[in-house]
Amino acid sequence: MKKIENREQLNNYLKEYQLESIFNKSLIEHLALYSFEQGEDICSQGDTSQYLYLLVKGKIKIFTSSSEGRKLILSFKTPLYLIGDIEYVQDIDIINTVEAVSPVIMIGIQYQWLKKFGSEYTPLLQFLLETVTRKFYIKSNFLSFNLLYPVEVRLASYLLSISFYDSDAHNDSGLSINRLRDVADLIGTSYRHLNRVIQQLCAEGLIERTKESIIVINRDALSTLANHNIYE
Amino acid sequence: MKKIENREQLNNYLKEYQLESIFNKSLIEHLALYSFEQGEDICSQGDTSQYLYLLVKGKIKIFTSSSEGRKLILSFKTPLYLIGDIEYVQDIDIINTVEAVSPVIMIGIQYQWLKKFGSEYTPLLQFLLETVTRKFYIKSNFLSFNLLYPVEVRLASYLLSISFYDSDAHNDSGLSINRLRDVADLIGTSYRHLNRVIQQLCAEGLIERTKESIIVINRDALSTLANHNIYE
DNA sequence: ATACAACAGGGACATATGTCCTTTCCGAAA
DNA sequence: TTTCGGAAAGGACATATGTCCCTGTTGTAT
Repeated sequence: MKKIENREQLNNYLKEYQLESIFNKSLIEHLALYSFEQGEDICSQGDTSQYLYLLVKGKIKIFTSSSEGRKLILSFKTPLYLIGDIEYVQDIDIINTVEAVSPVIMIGIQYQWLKKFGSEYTPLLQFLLETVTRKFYIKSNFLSFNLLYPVEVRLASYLLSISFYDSDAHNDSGLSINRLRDVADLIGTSYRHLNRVIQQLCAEGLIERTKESIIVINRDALSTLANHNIYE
Repeated sequence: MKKIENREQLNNYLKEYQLESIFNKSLIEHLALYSFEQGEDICSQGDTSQYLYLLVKGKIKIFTSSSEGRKLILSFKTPLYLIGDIEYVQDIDIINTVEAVSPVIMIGIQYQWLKKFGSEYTPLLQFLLETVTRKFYIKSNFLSFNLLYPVEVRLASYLLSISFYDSDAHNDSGLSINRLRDVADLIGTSYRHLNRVIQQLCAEGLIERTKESIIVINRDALSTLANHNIYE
């Protein structure tokens, strides 16, 4: 991580994401920009947490690992995204590892300044409350969905979600399709089994596999299989 | 659900749980007590949400159901516990079903009063933020744990958690052991498979099964099997 | 052109788990 | 005491999934 000494750039991000009203003057003075290289960890599970971060540029991957090395990707995120909120309020160690998937820029502020200047500042409290409740809702749906449905349904849902995005902004979706190991970690299965299910969906004519991508052929059937659920 | 017209009883609960400072005068005027019978639904998944509730007496069960009728129990809760917070802030329908496991008493307030008198009241915002972040942390750990570990590990963890409690307050734990169907729903497996795993743990000498309970024999081995994780 | 390493996909086998149905036991009612 | 219904447990079978390892392909270096 590298601190960016560029107050103007920081102010531009505050303006771009309309964050000026969330932080009061005393807080804004302690905001700073930080950059992370692709592949770098922003936070590591189990470490002491000290910063509240706001992702303002790039893409990150959030995941958790079990003591057996089993890895569960919780999500990929792009701006605007808040990191360290739960840890700040609960005063606990970092819950999940956050890794930069591309070069990343964050606005960061140390917890001590939040405690000093922010704990009774209504706009910040409202912003945190709104953000945390939305994350709660999305994450609990994601994890419940993974628990309640077989891999076939989860994969269908995932494929729908990325092809839905791809019709808008080409390949700026949650995950490039040719990193199937990440897809396996995201939907909570082994790489081997993911390939089985992909093969089966190809055999059923719902999707087609090319060298570097998977094409949705029968969107309606896939949607039915996915129970009309879409990964967010 | 039945409204309890007893202002003194309400004030007693506010005092008992030190809630008077969380709600301002205008909010307290709109608080009310409600009672629910055992087995009654307090909220139903998918319904419109209108009330923020605080559980002040009894025990509840929170669960979600899939469209195939698969049921996942998220937790059992006793006082003090907040319901409807995510739905209030996000303005969405009820996420999970909440059912009274025993006769239950709740403090309730309609969202309209919260919006009118509470959305800028710092103590309430702080209380909501603190509560929501704690729930987020506990629930995401619970669901991740269910996803990352096999049933054997999850059952071991569950048995440790209830026997840990039972050494304190007899049978006031999350679940009475002889409703194994609920245990199956809580740890996310079928009733059949749960019985297999119980049988196997008995054969290995870690637990012993009697007519109405399961006794932990080898607590250390169970703890090792559970990866030193305990269901909260 | 060749060699080697890394990556991707699949075979074989095993285990975990779900589904369906049967048997046994227990409690309540007649 | 007998009967019946419900609940609990397990047998049998099938499917879902994980693990391990092998084969083939591709890209890079010599």
